[in-house]
Amino acid sequence: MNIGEAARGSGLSAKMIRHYEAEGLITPRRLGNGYRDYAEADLAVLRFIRHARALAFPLEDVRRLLALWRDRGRASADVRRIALDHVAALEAKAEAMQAMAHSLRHLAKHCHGDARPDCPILDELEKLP
Amino acid sequence: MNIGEAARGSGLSAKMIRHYEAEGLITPRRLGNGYRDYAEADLAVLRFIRHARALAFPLEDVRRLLALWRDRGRASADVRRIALDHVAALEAKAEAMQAMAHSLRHLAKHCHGDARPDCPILDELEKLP
DNA sequence: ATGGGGCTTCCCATAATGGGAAGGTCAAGC
DNA sequence: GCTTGACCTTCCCATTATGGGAAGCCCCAT
Repeated sequence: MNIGEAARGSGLSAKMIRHYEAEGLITPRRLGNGYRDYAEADLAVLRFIRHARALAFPLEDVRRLLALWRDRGRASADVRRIALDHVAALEAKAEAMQAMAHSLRHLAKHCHGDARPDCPILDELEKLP
Repeated sequence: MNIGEAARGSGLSAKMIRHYEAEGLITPRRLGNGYRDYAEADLAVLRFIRHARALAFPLEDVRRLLALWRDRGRASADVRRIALDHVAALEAKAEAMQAMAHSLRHLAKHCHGDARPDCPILDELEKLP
C-alpha cells in the first residue's frame, strides 16, 4: 500500500505520515522505486497516532505510548501516568484560558460598545504595573 | 532609557522588545551609537503589550488594539469586538481541551494502573475508525 | 510515447519565545 | 591610556505540528 492509500486509510495526510516517519514513529518498507510501502500493521500504527493526536498528546508522548502499546509486558500504570500527566497539562491550560476569557468578558460587559471612545478594556491594558 | 531599563520597567525581556519592534508594534528612537532609546511613552506601549499578551491576545490583535488605543476618535465598539472575538476563540480552545481531558480521565479511571498490561487507554487509541 | 496523477526530497512559513555567537560601546578603576 | 565587565547590536537557530509548493522521478492508461 503506498502513502496515498495509507493516508486515506488512516485519516492522516501524506505530509504528516512522512513527518511521523522523520520523527521515528513509523518506518515503512521501501519498494525498489523508492516508494514507501505500508502493511496493515503500519496502518494500525497510523490510526493509533491519529487517535492520540486527536487527544492532543504531544508527539513525544505518542512515541512513548506506541512503545508501551507494542510492549506486551508493559505495566498499565505507565500508560496511565502518561495519560494523567497529559490530562493535568490540558486542564491547566484550559483553566488558564478560561480565566483569561472570564476577565475579558467582565471587562467587555462594562464597555459600552458604541461610537464613544472610552473603554474599560483599553483602560485595563493601559494600567500601570 | 536603553533596552535593558525598558525591559526592567515593562516586565518584558529585551529579546521580546526587539521582536515587537521587528513586528512594527513599537519604534524607539536610536542614539548615535545605534542603541535604542525608549521614552516614557514607549514604556507605556510596552506595558500595554505585556498586559495584552498576558490575556493571550495574538500580536495581530495587539497591533489593532494599540492602533485603537492611540486613536482618540476610536469607537469602543471596535475594541469590544476584538476582545469578544478573542474570548470566543479562548473559550472554544478551552472547551476542546477540557473535552479531551474528560475523555482521558474517564479512560484512566477504568485503567487498573498496576503491573498488568491491559489498559483501556491503549484499547481506545487502537480502535478502528 | 505521452499525459496525468502519484511519489520522492527539500525548502519555506506559521506564532511567540528563548539561546547563543560575534562584535561594537560605554563606564569604572588602575 | 588601557583593561575589564556589563551592556548593546545583528544574525542564526530551535522549539511544535502542520501545510504549501517546487523540482524531478515513476507508473499506468490511452
